[in-house]
Amino acid sequence: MKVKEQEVFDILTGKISSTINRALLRAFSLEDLNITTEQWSVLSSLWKEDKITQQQLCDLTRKDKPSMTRLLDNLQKSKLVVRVAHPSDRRINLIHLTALGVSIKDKVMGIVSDVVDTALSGISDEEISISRNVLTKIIQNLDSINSK
Amino acid sequence: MKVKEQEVFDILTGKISSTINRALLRAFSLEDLNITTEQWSVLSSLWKEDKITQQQLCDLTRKDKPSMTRLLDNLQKSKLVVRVAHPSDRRINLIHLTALGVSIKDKVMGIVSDVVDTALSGISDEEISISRNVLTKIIQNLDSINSK
DNA sequence: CAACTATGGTTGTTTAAACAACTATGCAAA
DNA sequence: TTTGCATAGTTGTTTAAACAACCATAGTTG
Repeated sequence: MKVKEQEVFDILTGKISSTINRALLRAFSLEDLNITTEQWSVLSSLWKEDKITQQQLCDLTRKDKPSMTRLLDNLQKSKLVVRVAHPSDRRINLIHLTALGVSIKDKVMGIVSDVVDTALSGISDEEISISRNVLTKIIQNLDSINSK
Repeated sequence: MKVKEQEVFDILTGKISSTINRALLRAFSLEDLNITTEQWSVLSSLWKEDKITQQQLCDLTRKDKPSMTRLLDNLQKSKLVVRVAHPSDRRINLIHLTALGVSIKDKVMGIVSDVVDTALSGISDEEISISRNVLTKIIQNLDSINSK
């Protein structure tokens, strides 16, 4: 492994995501929002499309079923979503945003936007674009292993 | 927030690191290595410099003190490291690799190298270089918030 | 020397990841 | 219709993150 690659990898593995995670968590907390970044990613999917199944949320957020079960347990405790039985297929829960879950959308998105702006400040559109492509490619490359 | 930025952020937040995490965990497991990626990052630091303090390991791996305490608890259970009292400063534990901890180095590094090669296949050196710089910049940008 | 502060580390609590094992429901083929 | 398989979701266990609160030791200052 080249030195360069080692460095990229060090950064990708944990450091970047934990740094972003910390920044977002603190930003939420400062604005008295009691949600985690994981919960935010679920809410974010629901704000785009509401009333979908847990499995769909798993796919959208790349989380496994047990993780989703527990995330939704916590979101339900916080009154942000409810599980609603599917009318005809009794295996399925449809996840509905509550009024509260809908109401915090703008505030949350504003906070995320601010953190992103801070994170990406001083970085050109082209650099961002290249990085996005590289990260997407890495995910594809690794998914071929992970799904074996 | 621009659409582009949203996408980058989606990727950075969790998806990349959990994908890499999964790939590495499985690769270790396939080779009968009972270590996690977090434990690997600690071992990796120790392979570069042995007999350092817990606090130094925190700084090198960007983890907080409680996380390091527990990581070392587990590494010690697995007989990969030992805590050794500092000769003159009784507050300090020096973390020593055991013979076992030293012995798995080459195997582990080989596995990591393979996963990295897979992850980065089809990506040019220049793209990697740009991405590395972008990610480093993001960490710096966010550290200025996080340390406030 | 006593009080204060800084440093190194541990413990408690909550949230979440991975994986395995499980229940319940639906569907399809014999 | 019953057997078998696939799908949807839950539960248990281990590891680890964040943060707050804590203890012990060291160094500094009055």
